[in-house]
Amino acid sequence: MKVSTRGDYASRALLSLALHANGSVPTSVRDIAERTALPQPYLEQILLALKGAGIVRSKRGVGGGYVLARSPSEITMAQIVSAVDGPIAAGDFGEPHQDGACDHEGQCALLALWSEVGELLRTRLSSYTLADMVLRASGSQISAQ
Amino acid sequence: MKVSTRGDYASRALLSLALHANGSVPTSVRDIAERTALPQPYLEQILLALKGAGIVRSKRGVGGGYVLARSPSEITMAQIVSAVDGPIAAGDFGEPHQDGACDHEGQCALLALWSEVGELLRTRLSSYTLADMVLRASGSQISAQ
DNA sequence: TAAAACCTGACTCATTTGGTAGGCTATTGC
DNA sequence: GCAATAGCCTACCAAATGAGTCAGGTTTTA
Repeated sequence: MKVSTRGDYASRALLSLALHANGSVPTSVRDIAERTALPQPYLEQILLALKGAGIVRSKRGVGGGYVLARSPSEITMAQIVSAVDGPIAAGDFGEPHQDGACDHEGQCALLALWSEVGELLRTRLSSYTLADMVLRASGSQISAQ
Repeated sequence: MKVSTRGDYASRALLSLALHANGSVPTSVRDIAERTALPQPYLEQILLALKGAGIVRSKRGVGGGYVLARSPSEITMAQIVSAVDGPIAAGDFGEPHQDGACDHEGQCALLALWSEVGELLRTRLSSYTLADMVLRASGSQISAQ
């Protein structure tokens, strides 16, 4: 699957939004970039992708910015990563062909393995929500919205 | 980590060696390429990397070729993949800094997550050996050449 | 001694990654 | 209604990676 910087940056940005959650008052890209020390124009693209995936909502104009579209406990790390880095998988060979034979020896067994590993990744990343990360990040303090 | 074609090809080649194990009679690259339908010159590089990692041994000259360096039950999928695709990790940001604080909010928590996921991958891929794959491969279908 | 096999390194060609630049459009405060 | 703010969109770019190919060694051994 390979989490690229996009996946990491997206997580950092959303985590920042969750940490400073303030009702439905949007946070500007500039503020997020400042708090996370990420390059602003790049972050803009990433937030756009997150918006496309329905993870975040935006408001334009003065006083605009981004807000989480759902509560942090309803946003999984898997959703974040796959929104910006594409589907979570171990590699991108096709699916194991079930119907009968493989083209070549052992191929099917390996495809099944890669597929299984991808599933494992997906499951694990789905088991963590943004809320969990907020807890981890702030240690003991709970900053719910 | 992203298993590239190299990881898949390396596995296919070694699986082929394991399936046609014949004492210590080496198999030539050409034969392996033929059986697995992989591009021969590319496969040559991959086998070289596997040799460098000590997974395979080679014999030169007429009648030369490659042999597994150990029994299939002592070769894990993690060893194969990391030999040709580099260390198994979820992404390549640094290690989580333990000693006190992160540079920016939440960063540490995320680094810890990526690291944990990488560990999960490594563990799972280490739990399968070539011998397991041989079983899987010959269990599901006829291994014709 | 020459064929079979391994080894080395450079080269290509396409795609992805990690950005930057710049203009457009919607919203709001005055 | 005008300008400032702030998101939106398109393009571009350089470097790295991925997936191979190719040419030319060197070593071994029948």
